[in-house]
Amino acid sequence: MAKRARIRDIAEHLGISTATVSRAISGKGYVREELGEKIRAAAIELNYGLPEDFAGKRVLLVVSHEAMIDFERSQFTMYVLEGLRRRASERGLVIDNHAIRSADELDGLAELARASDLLGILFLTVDDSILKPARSLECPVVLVNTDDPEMRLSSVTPCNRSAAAMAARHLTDLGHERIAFLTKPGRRTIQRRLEGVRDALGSRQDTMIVIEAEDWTVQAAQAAVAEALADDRQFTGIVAAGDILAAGALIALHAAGLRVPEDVSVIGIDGLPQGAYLAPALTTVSIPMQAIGAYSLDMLCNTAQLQGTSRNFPVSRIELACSLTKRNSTGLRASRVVEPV
Amino acid sequence: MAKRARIRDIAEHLGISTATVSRAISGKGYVREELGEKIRAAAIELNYGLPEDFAGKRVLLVVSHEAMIDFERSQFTMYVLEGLRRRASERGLVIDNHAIRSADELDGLAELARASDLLGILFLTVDDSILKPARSLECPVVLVNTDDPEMRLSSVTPCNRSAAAMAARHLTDLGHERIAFLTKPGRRTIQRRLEGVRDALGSRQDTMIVIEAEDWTVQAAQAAVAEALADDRQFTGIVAAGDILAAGALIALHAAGLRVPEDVSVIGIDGLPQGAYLAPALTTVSIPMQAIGAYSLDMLCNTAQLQGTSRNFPVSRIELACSLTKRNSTGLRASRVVEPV
DNA sequence: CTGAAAGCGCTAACAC
DNA sequence: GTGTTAGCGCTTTCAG
Repeated sequence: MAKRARIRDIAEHLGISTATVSRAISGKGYVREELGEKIRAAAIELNYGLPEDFAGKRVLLVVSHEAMIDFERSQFTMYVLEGLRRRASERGLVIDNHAIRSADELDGLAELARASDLLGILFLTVDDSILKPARSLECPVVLVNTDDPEMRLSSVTPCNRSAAAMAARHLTDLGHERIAFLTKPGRRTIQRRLEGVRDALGSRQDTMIVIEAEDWTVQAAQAAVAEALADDRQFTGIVAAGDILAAGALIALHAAGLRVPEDVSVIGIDGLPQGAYLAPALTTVSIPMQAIGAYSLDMLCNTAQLQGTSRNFPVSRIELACSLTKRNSTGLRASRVVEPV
Repeated sequence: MAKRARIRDIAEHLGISTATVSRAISGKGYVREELGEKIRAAAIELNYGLPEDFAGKRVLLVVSHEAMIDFERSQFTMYVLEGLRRRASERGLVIDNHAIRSADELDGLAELARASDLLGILFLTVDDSILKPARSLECPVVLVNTDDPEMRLSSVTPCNRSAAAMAARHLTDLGHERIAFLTKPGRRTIQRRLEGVRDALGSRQDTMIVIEAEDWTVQAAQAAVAEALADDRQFTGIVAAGDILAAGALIALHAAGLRVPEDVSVIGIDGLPQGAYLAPALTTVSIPMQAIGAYSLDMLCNTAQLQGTSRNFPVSRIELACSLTKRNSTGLRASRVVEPV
């Protein structure tokens, strides 16, 4: 493990004095703007100024077996992992992977949790059955992309509810009044997205229809939307609970001879990069996936740092904001006039 | 403003060397256990080792006029303030109070926000009308005890939803099946508590009844519960959306000749200290009020620290866990047999 | 285990 | 603006 970067390393790297670097980074005192930029860039590149060092400590990353083998469903997970890994390498932490098939397999964890070089355990996108065993672990624990409804474990998640609200509001701002929520019910995460759509629709939510796919796949979503169209259900905009479902919706609409966005607008949630290559390019609400990974490590470190201290780090839940990625699948409600039923 | 405590101050204070203090605090190297304790105690007492210092900077605390003048409604707010003030003094920050009556009065704030000695602005328990002007402020902003549904402003709140779920689950664990949620609809906070009760009740939520008080006062709650009893609405447990409402429920039940907890159990949410002096002492879900105040200052500092830096602090929402304070107003469902309607 | 002293990383003061 | 240098606060080393 390379030593942590010092202010002097940056100075030598750029052939300038440490004082200048100090000024540039702290923002106090005069530094030429251009030089300051260069210094800050180098500081980031060299991983300067990271918090407490836990270098060499291990972090156990528990993922459900299911989340790893099913690539289509797990792309989201992969991006979270990417952010997690990057932050881990910045902090000099070692990530130990540990895939589990079911809650039973957690038994061995209690022992591992006591290892002295273990910083803590991260549970990534696991389901509720592991909450109970996880709560009784003796080391710091953080849930990533799930939360504990009883708030006995800390967690880092996107703000699913406001992400979905943002998606729905985008459509209503474009004049859409009859909105379909395309989903595959299941995890709490998805339930929160439904709540978000309801929040945004407010009093108009009785005009909302819910289209349920059989599975979290493009094919299932396509089938569900095709069926909704065949049943002549009325909507001019679709909020899909995930980009993958949105992709299915695009296909079904195209097959039915409907144009996107002229006839129907479609917006996804997740912000997977391939959305940009769909036809039309998918408007979506992007979740800061790498940031979620990075933050969960930070939270684990904070918890570990205060553990044993008089003031413990309280159990807390942190939700990160999402942002609208406007592409071409949404537009003003216009052509496809919908009659009230 | 006294200078921040240094390791040397602690050493002199105890008449020992700085090296020993260093070892005791970092936990590396040998220090006599007893001496180590003494050193750590002194460190806390002298406020040693607080994060970055913003000593002397001002924090603008905006509270709604309403929240300050109505003592009964604002006790909660006062405790949050207490935690806020304590942390501010630890960090050497100056809190400037600024009461507003309505969103219009925010106009002047834009100017104040640019003052160079201003660290940022905290909005405490304000209502949604101020969100819009607050979002366009140029300085770091954190909402305390409210959140931004659009997630454009960071916030620190209790986890109202899981707090309410915890309250309801406490009753169901005691065998209660017909539960009344006593509330005064209004702020989003309270809506979340309703959702929490629903979460906990799950499939049984159709047996839940909602009792709405006219106002967030003991009297209004008392009247509402009295009316529910007169209407012969069936319940053996009451989850009150706030301790103040719970106090009203206790009075109404007593007046109707019902015993608590033998006939009806009552649980509050908030954890106001006077709950202990009600008859019977109120079981409640305690919200870490001081911690909320302290954390919001921390979040403001984090945001301020990274502002202007290449990596901005992302907009995030932090929710703190609540805990059950078991007193005497809840018990096993027993005496008061309720027939299905 | 503890203290003295050397060393490290950063900032502040000052010169140009 | 930038480098030199002094100085501060903390940790590490080493002797006892």
